[in-house]
Amino acid sequence: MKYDHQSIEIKWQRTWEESGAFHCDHHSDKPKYYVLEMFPYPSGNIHMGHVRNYSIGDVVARFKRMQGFNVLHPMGWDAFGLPAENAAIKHGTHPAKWTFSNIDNMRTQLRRLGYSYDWRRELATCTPEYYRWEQQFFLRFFEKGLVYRKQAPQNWCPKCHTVLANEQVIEGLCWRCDSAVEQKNLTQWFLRITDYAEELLADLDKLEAGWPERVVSMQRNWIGKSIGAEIVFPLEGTDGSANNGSITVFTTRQDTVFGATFMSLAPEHPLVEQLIDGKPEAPAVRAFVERIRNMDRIVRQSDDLEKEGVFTGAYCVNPFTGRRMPIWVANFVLAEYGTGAVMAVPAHDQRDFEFARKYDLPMQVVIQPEGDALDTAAMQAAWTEAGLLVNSGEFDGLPNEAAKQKIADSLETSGKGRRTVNYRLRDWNISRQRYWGAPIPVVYCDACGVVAEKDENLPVLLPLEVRTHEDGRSPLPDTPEFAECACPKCGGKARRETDTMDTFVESSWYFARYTSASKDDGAFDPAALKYWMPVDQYIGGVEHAILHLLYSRFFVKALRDCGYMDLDEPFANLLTQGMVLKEGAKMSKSKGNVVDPTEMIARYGADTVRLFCLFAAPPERDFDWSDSGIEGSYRFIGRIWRLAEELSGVLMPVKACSATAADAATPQGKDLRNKEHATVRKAGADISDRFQFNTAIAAVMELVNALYLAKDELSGDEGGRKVLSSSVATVLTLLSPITPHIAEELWASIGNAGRITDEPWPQWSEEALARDEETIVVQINGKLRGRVSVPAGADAKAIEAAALSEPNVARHLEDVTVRKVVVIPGKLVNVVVG
RNA sequence: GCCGGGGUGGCGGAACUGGUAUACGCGCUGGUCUUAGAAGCCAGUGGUUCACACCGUGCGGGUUCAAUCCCCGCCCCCGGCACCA
Repeated sequence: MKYDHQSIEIKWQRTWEESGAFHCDHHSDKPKYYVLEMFPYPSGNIHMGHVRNYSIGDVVARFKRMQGFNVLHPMGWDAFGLPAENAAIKHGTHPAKWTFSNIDNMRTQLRRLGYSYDWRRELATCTPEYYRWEQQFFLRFFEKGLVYRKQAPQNWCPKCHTVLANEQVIEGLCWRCDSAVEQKNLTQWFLRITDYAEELLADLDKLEAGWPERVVSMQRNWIGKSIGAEIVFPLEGTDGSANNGSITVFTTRQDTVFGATFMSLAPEHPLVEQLIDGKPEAPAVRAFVERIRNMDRIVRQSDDLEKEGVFTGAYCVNPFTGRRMPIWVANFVLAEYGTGAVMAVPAHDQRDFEFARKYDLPMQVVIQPEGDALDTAAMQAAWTEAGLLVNSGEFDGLPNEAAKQKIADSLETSGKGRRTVNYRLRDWNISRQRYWGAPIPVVYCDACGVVAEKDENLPVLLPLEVRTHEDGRSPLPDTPEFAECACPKCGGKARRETDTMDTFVESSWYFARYTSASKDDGAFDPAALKYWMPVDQYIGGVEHAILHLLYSRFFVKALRDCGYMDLDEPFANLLTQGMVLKEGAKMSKSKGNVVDPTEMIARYGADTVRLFCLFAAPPERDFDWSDSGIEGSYRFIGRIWRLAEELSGVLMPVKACSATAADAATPQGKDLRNKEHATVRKAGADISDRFQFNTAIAAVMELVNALYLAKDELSGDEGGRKVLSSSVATVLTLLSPITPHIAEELWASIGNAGRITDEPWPQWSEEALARDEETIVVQINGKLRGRVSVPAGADAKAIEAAALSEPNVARHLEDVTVRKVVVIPGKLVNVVVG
């Protein structure tokens, strides 16, 4: 019979569906295992990246089920977001309609791949049943001060017509559309992720065991912790007295404070205007500040921008040396980092060094490398390495690391400053000036000000009847039925917040909602949440290393502190899969190198597509789609099909690894059974320990090759047939998580009663792996010269004797002196000659 | 500059704890089957060489009986962070 993948696959998909084969709940005696793949944005069609991601997840889910775990494996839709609005504008449809029709289409495509989801838990984040809980979280955050309003310059994407969080700006460009991001001053809602900076950083240590190192390191970089001190520099008054306010700086190098010879302020520093007031320098400073502020953000932040500054005419005083320090405004000082002011230590900081050379500012060496003497006149660059303190009063002679502590102590006892920690991480701006998102449950009342909605008024429904704007502007402010409302506090006339939430908010908690997706009187069922969380294995693209994965970690901690869950981290283990490329490049419509999964499934079937995605490369690595490669996978499936067909009169309905030593009486039978058990061992280890599906599949291919070579010899007698049947059963069982449809079909055609999906993972046995003879490699001076076969477990002496008498070895040993013989039983002999 | 990952046949990739380098697949070559082809099945396939043998895991050293693997010094590629004080 011909291998008709289409009808076979649809048949089994229907069978699994109708019997609820992959339904699960939290009332179970089995150990739980929660495997999750990052849910897709419903763009309309699945692409190969999804297929790879979800195929990896499905193997893990099915494998763990076979190993006896109670597996939660859900799927849903990250359904709010810009493309829906853009498509709606373009095609004159409604974002909701567009989204739900895409979801229907993609759900069909995923079902056609045979993934073992519990579809009862499916969720779409754009439904009120989902986002109402998000609005509830917002209210709890509001009560706790975890969400607040702030006016500040924000990242504005002119094309998307909305602001972006810092994490969503990649090298100055919008993460979504690559437009250059502009700065815009707006009042926005922020989540206090910085309150959790330390915990987010510290808990990365716990994740090191289960997360890829590079993701952990990317998050560490992003959080960007710097340990240092704040130091207060008093301003010098017009009369020279130090009583006219002060400038606070942040530094990690308080050990160099005696070398601070001038002060650098960011152009945006709030003190600038006060310092120059009435001074002759004022016009020049104002012109400089204006020029810098108007610079393009990307140009301004580029590393080869020349250091420039202007003197303010004002001075402050070094609190340790009493030195009078001119205050400059400098283009390289960032207003948004630290305090926006830098104590300049030109002798020990490269930027300050260049700045001082350019403007002829004084330098003072305060750290001397051991056995050397720095001379400011001769220095070509700042000395930024370790050394001993000089010109630093009571701290002279201390190694600079020790001096950091001593000076920090001194700051604190003298009140000149304090130890402090600075983070690069900024609070998360969650306001978006777009329509297709979750409404922020807040109103603005003339009488009461900013008022949070009441719990009982949730959900604040996103109105579906709106008139969209051609330019992408949100229609919500122009929708009176939505924007005009009653104040929850005084009942008076009020205006609703018309910004919606960043869609990364929805994806920050969906994994927890799956544990009780249909619950309608609360966000989570506590028992289900406690049972299933955390996610044991999370799988997705590395492009979310910071964005989604950092937000989700923060959200879990915030929800924990609001009493929703008792959990510190959402994802115990993370697998970041590589991209699917074509001709070395990312697939894209503009390049015309897109491989359509639907087409591939139509031609080869879901099993072949799944198999190839897993076989082509280990999951972490990028892989290049190859047309001849998928042909190879299709050929392998055909090879199994033909094997079963050819042996149809021979094979018996038996379980994997069921042939006994007595069945395998002949040398061929013994070898095959041995190979069978070795394959089970290797495939199991490759999948469970390392997610190396490619080598697991390679091992099964070897077993199939061995079956082809042994089948004619073995089909002659009862024992041989039993060995063949057992090995075929093993092939099908091991492949069932990878190519489940053909595995089910052949399993049934051999006459087995149940489904292979419900089979346990086979057990290999030591006895079957044991060999009578083993091959020992013989080397002379580390070079391979021959092999000998010895009885299994032979002792070193016997192995050595056999090795030395091997003809080729013996030939090489003529006329040389044997100095030493290294024998590794079971492996090799190395004869050292000289 | 700092942090992380990587460099193995014509190609994708194996090699577990230092012990047969190149498993498995692709491609290629030959055989078989066929009137012929396709498909299938079988065999071969790192380089030099008739062979013996020699060379071979980015480069140069080192440790070891033995190094793709460990150590030292470099080169190149990919990703992240970066005038961050």
